[in-house]
Amino acid sequence: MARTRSPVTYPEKRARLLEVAQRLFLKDGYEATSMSKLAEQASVAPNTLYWYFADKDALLVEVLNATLQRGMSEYLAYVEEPLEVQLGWLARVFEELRPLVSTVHARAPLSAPVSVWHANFHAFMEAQFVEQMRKRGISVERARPSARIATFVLEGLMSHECSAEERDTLIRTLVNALD
Amino acid sequence: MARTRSPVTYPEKRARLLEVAQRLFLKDGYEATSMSKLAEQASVAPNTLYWYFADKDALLVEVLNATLQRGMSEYLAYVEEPLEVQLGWLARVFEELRPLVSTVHARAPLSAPVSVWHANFHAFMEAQFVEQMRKRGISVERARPSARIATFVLEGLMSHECSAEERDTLIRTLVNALD
DNA sequence: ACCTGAACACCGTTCAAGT
DNA sequence: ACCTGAACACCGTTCAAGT
Repeated sequence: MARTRSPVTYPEKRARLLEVAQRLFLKDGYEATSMSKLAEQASVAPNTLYWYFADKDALLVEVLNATLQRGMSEYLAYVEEPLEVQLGWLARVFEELRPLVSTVHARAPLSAPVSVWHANFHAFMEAQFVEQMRKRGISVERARPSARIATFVLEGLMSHECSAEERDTLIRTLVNALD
Repeated sequence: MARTRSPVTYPEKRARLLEVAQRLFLKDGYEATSMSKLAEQASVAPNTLYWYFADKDALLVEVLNATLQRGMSEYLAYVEEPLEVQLGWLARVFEELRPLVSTVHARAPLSAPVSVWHANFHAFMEAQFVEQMRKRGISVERARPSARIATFVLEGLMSHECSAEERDTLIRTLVNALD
């Protein structure tokens, strides 16, 4: 049977399933979104998902990548702004990732792909901060611990409920303290 | 039947079950420890646990409280030490809580008791730091954001693998930055 | 190649029944 | 009062069977 003539191609359907997963994971959380519920929302049988994705963690990693990439592509426009503006903007962008932060930490020890993604996320964020501080004349050795602190605080902001003013105050304090 | 003559009293058995839970939760993690496995280790039927604890989250909260309380009682001896020593010591104590940090964040939205415990933990930690900074002559308004940053970094240290030197460098940088 | 119904081994929890 | 065997409604995942 000529499956290439199917009204929906494989990558198209895969993308559609990913969209549904992204929506439900970010809205209800990973744990609260069962594969069955996800399948139902996508109008397929639960096991159909396993034709497109290895397992639920693979789905998680793809959702994380898609969201992060979307955020980072916008982030590049802010590279010339002061560190305070950058951090505030990152915190706001990653706000939508909030429901998945604790999930990543919980799943990382149980899933190699999630663990790799998590390590890469930290390395990437720290590298960004180190680069920004280096540009402002701080040596790499002195910048690295500060970059890790900034990443931890960013992660803290991501994983805890926090008003906009609190967030801005925190970031201002952090930036003042670090330079 | 005179149950009070039972060889093991209710609170004794409850404490024993809690010990088993503490051991398994801290060793294997909350998610990896099923109620059945826990029951097996304690040599009772799985549903017996529900006679002593409302549900699995209640067991988690009790384990958290026991571990935290043990840590904090030791902490009081360090109250006169410099902030750097204090923080380092806290980070080392809470190292054993590492496997449960992400669990607390993951369960908090789904369990009111866990959510309350988490809120109390943050409030308590921040109050400690604010008090320490106040003692060192920093106003409360200026201390609060710094205390929150310190708490976030502490939580970051708790939830991520980190060598002892890295941890000490981080804490030194943080303390230098905040005062 | 793509999709499904049925089944598997688990999970936390409940309930009726025992002592 | 304390404990259990059996059952419930779920979960993520697999497999044989369909087209």
